[in-house]
Amino acid sequence: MAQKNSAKYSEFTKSVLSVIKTIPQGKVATYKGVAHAMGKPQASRAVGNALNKNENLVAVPCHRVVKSDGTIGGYSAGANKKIFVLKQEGIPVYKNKIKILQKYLYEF
DNA sequence: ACGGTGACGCTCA
DNA sequence: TTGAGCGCCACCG
Repeated sequence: MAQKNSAKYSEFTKSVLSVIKTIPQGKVATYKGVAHAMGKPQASRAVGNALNKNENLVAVPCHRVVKSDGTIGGYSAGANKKIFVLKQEGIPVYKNKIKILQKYLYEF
């Protein structure tokens, strides 16, 4: 709740943002996947927390990160917006959910 | 330093 | 298959 002043992030947060910047367009990643890629497969919740206070909403394609079950999850600018962008990038979205296929899933 | 919160994940009913 | 519960980590005041 509430975030830090300015764009000052912790090492963990910066790592999360850094990893997400790697996700190419037209592909998606799961919170779990990101956490696992950082060596902290149990920190999936923390990953979401990091994205939540993310200010680089434009620089970081955080909209390409979804839940492990395919649910869209949340989005600082609005979940509906997130869905829209995903569709825009060629990701089939159905009722706030997407089909996580290997072709859409980005592997770190 | 502590407790509460949250863009999650997994298991059980 | 869907919903509820418990556990996980990191950040904020």
